[in-house]
Amino acid sequence: MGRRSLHTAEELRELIISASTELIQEAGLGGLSAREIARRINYSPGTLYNSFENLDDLVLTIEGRLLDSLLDALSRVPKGGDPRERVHKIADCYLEFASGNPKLWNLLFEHHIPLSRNVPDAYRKKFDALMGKVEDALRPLSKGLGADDIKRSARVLWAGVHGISTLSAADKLSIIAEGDASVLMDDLVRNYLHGFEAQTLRKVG
Amino acid sequence: MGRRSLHTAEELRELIISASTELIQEAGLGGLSAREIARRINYSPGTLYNSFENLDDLVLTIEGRLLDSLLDALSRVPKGGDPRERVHKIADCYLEFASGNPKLWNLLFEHHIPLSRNVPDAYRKKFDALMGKVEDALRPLSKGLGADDIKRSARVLWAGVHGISTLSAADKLSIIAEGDASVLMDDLVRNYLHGFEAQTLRKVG
DNA sequence: ACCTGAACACCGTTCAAGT
DNA sequence: ACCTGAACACCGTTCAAGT
Repeated sequence: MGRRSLHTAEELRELIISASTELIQEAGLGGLSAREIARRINYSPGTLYNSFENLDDLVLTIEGRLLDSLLDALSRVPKGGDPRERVHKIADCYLEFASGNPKLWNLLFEHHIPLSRNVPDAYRKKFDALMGKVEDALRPLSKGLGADDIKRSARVLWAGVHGISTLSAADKLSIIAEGDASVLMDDLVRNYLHGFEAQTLRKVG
Repeated sequence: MGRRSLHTAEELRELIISASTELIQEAGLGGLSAREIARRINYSPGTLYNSFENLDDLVLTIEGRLLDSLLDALSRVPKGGDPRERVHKIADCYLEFASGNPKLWNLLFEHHIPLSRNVPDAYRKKFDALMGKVEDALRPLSKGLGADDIKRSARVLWAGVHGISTLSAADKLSIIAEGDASVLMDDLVRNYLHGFEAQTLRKVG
């Protein structure tokens, strides 16, 4: 056997990524296996290790792309208009994204990297960019609050939105009925913003 | 070899559960394996299958106990006093519980049961009981609101609290710095309750 | 009745050998 | 240089055989 060069290194890398993404979409992280990926792309298992360090490395790559496309989706939420409305839109965008690719989205929280390997810097940067979007949406509502307050509120809202979409996707603790997620999301954002804006007034007055 | 009867069926069951719990606390769900459990309790792997249907069944049992002890902890939050304060206390209790047993707590969300097996009814009941605790805490603040409104808000708060503790435990998207969780939790509950109580006034007025 | 240990069908990862 | 396939050390689960 030996070399075949049916694909360039880049092509092979993409081939692996897309086969893996499909596998995850079908059956979650548990459905992913090096041997099954190899089977689907017609290479031997060992070949994967020319393109990626190991499965964790591959999964981190897929997760990075996922964060990129969420950032992309959030960037498409139109600016201007009622600022309150805009925060709602951003929350909805997140929810749509998460529930549109449930298995893939779950990956971000199911997949734990070994303690030895540290989280790539690129990863953290993507995340800061996402958080920045939320902060931008909050800023128009925050007269008198400092950057810290906005940062904190962005994180709280993010966590809340995340909690709702995670729980609605969870197969066990189905606290949240299927269609309910967007109702709960709306309730969270509305009530939280109420307190957020009141906090504004307290600090200013 | 054959029968040994060093332990009764119940003793063996408990032995398996506690060895498994330790394994999970050490290395998470990924650290759990039938063979390793057997090694630790000095039985052969096959023996586990006399006590449990399979590993999923075992894990669900552990998860059930975990929910029981959270319910227990929540029940110990003193009644009476300032109702707002009490909601904060309940949130703190949840956070303490989750961050006190991070690996074990994560289990609830890492572990997906196969689609074939449906969630045991007991499981759902435990969860309703937990949610009831939150509803009880909200009720004193909810004059004029219906049972539906309280239910919804309990779920939203739960999801928010859950989101914060999950994200603070996540090894990747470390949006939430180590000690920050309780600050964010406080912010969430305070601002959300502000909107919740305003909603009360809107409906009543 | 209870438990073992071999067996079966899987894993991730490495690496000598082949082209 | 690239790829294979065997090898190693693991899995979960089943089940005939033993006491």
